Amino acid sequence: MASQNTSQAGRAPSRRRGHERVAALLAAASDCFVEKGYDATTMTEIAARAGASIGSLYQFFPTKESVAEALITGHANGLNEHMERLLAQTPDWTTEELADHLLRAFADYRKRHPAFVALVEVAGSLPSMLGRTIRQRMRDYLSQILAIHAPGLPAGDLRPAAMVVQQLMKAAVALDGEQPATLRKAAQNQLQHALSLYLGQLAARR
Amino acid sequence: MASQNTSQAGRAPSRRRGHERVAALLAAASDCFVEKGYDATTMTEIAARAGASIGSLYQFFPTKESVAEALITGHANGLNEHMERLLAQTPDWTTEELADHLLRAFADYRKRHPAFVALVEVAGSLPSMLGRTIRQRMRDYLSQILAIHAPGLPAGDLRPAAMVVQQLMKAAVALDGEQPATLRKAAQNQLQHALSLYLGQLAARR
DNA sequence: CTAATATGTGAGGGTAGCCTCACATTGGAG
DNA sequence: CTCCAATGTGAGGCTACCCTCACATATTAG
Repeated sequence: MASQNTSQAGRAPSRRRGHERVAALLAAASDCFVEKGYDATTMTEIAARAGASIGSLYQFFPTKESVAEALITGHANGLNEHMERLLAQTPDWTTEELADHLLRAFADYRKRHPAFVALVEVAGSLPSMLGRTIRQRMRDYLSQILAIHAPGLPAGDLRPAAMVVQQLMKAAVALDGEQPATLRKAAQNQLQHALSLYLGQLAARR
Repeated sequence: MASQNTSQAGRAPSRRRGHERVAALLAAASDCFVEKGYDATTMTEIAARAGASIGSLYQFFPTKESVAEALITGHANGLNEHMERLLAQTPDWTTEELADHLLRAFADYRKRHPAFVALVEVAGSLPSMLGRTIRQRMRDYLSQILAIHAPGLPAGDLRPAAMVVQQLMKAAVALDGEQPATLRKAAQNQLQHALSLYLGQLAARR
């Protein structure tokens, strides 16, 4: 009797049409979040932008937070794959190459998923601790990468170093929005150089 | 006839009581912004926290943005003085000392004005370009400091380097919120070391 | 074809926030 | 003391938003 309720919100799509709608809604939401931020985007605008009605949106996402969560978990998976690839190739790279891949490749990932940064920011103040989880996992990956690249580093120094690298990656993302382009590229090169110096110094320790 | 209107909002305080009210309102607003962020704090709560009525708040601040602006300009002046002091002492410092003062002293400033970071963030998307102005001025100061500390650096390299230093200072602020304390301090030390390496390399160029 | 379920719709209920307004109180000047 | 501008007050207008609901349409199963 209570097992199924036809007009319950938050159902997962089962038919083909539903999956398309969900995809369109998420894409629209992503655009909105990028342009106006989480707080300023409205459910009405998300629906309109996806060519759907407000009721259709609430059919699949019972709450505004649930929309953000869906986007974040999707991005989190993509980021994990990305870090997995970096980790696998770390043994083959010099210090300069590692610095380049950590900064540039990550910035590229963000450029392909523009909503990612904005969402991880708000995810910290969301009830679900998704934001913390993502940052924590990223830190774990960086620790592993550092352990490979700087084998002489004591285990206790890995996490602080990973935190520093994480902040430098965040800085690279921030620099990505700078204008004009020549200044931006110069600054990004400098940042990469700074990371190289730091990584090199870590690897030289024993 | 149109020169003065008694019940006009946004008037500056002239009597002693008014100045006290404004101070209390700004302090309350600062606390709210720190605890809940700009979007989530309400005018009603600001007034209540200051022990004033909502009408009294609107007497001095015609809009929510105007409250944020007042706080930001105040902080901006304090930050300018801070940078002025750093600039004056730069010639006396070694690379390590400069890195230490840039990171730690700035983090201390933020600890004494907790609302600063949160407000500069939102100031970027505010109509008045206060956020950009502050960041720009900070960048100017850093350029001057670098010009003193690394006299051999070509003028064209100053601004990109200043941007990198600025990002590292931002990173130091972000690390300030980390737990536990031992991990935080270790990471901050590492960040300072990274900055030292970078500054040293800049100063060694010719 | 028919029944059943998934999907689609948009008016509107409920709420909360920003800000106004008409009026009360205070305190200093003359 | 008297007057007037400065300051103080809070109910409420207005708006915008989140979300619900009763019902319509589409699609699949049998």
